[in-house]
Amino acid sequence: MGQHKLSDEVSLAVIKKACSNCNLRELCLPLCLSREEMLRLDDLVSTRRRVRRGDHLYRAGEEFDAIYAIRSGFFKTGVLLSDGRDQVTGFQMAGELLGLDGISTERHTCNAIALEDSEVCAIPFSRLESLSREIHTLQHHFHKVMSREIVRDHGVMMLLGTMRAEERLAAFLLNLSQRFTARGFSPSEFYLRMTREEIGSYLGLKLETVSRAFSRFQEEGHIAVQQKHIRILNVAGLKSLMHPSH
Amino acid sequence: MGQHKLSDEVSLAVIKKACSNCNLRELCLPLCLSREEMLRLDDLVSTRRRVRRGDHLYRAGEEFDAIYAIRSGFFKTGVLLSDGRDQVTGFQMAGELLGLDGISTERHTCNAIALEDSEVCAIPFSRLESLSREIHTLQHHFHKVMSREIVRDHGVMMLLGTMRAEERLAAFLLNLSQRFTARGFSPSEFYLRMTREEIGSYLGLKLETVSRAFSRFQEEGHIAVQQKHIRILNVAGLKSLMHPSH
DNA sequence: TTCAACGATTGACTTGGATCAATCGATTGC
DNA sequence: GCAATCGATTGATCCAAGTCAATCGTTGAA
Repeated sequence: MGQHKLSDEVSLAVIKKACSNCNLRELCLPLCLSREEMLRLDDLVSTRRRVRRGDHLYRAGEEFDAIYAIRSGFFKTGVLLSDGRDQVTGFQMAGELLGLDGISTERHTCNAIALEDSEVCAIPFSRLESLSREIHTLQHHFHKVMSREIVRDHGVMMLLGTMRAEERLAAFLLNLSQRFTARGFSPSEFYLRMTREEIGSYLGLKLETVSRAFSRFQEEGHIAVQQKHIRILNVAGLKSLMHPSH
Repeated sequence: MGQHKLSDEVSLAVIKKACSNCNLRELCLPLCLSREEMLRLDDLVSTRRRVRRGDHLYRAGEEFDAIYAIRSGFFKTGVLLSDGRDQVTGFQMAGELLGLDGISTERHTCNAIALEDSEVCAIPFSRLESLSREIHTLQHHFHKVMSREIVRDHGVMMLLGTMRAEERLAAFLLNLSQRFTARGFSPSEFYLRMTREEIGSYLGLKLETVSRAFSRFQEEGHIAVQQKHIRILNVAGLKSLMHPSH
């Protein structure tokens, strides 16, 4: 009886670990896979890793052998220039993939740091390649994910190249809101996991400029800010800030 | 005899078209493939397309079904916002791939315009996926190419996010020089195919700023500029401009 | 509970690059 | 060959965001 109970617990743990049982499967790599295909993916995604707030998931220059799916938590990726300048290249949340940049040189080209205690699924890349040679749907979906990353980066280039400070921050907040929504969280109320400085680095602004823009948005009634807690009061207002007529 | 001659000419034309005979194969998709594998790629890359200077290879919103390898010529890609702002997202030269951004949504997300009379090889994407299910090397190399695009975009984000005007232009010139070198052209002397405005859009600057930076570089003896003709006189000098001590 | 460290806010001032404008030089179409 | 058009250069001025600095609020460790 005790034996039975133990084995129940073990299989429960296994089930909990599997992609096929993950509540992020509609956002993550398993998207569009059949039940049977997903079970094969489960084998691949065997190792979980916990990353504490502030710790690196990987560092630029380290050998690349796996990509990571975020199961819970929040990350930032960034590159550091020799002269000390650094640039946050992205913020990633549950259901998103990390490490795609490492494929090109077989070394990670950026740092990935957890902004809160997080858990990731490691996906050994060579095994992902083998499996996607067998499962068309997985192959195609993986290509789409990589391509989406390129499109996302073009969006950031657009933002950095053509937008002014307040437009950038409005775009940033709307993007976060939309991603939280897709994960079943409130579109209008959330905690920022990153500092003003990190937001500024991502948006190509100084932290003071970010802070002033937040204050301005608040004065104008578009949002309510209290430190890292954000409430969006007027989505349309924020959207209009992105396309100023002046 | 006449018959024989004709058939010779036809097969010559076929050979000329093939990847296996393309002098860009060391830069392009066929990289690392065996002789036999390359012959299979030849079947795939059947259609060539000429694109005249100023013409679109594809437009944002069009259906995506193929990626393009540039055989000769020069392209720019860019996105256009509803309010008229547009952003050049890249310049592509012979041996580079175009259209990877379209995979994600099955529609092209940017415009690709030839900056000089060009020729491209169309690679039907679904057939590339089938073939790369069979040829590991092709699959892996294609993943590397996509990943390299992501890394490149992160470099541009770094540039737009942290560099000042003259650093951006210096980085741009050094990048062009390096890519021309890889193609067997002079590292120190080349013609720009794009206008000051297009350079400015790519670098997040106004055309006047680009022009002034060129003039400054010339005054300081780093380069010689005459319209679109550039000679780099002092590579080390340009590099030092990228990491100013101040 | 207190203090130290860190992040955020706000103010005063400076500046790099944008904007507006005039001119010049090169293509290109007639 | 000549005007017309387009791209590049240069100058004068302006402003958005950066810089420097002081203060405040939170958080977390002793």
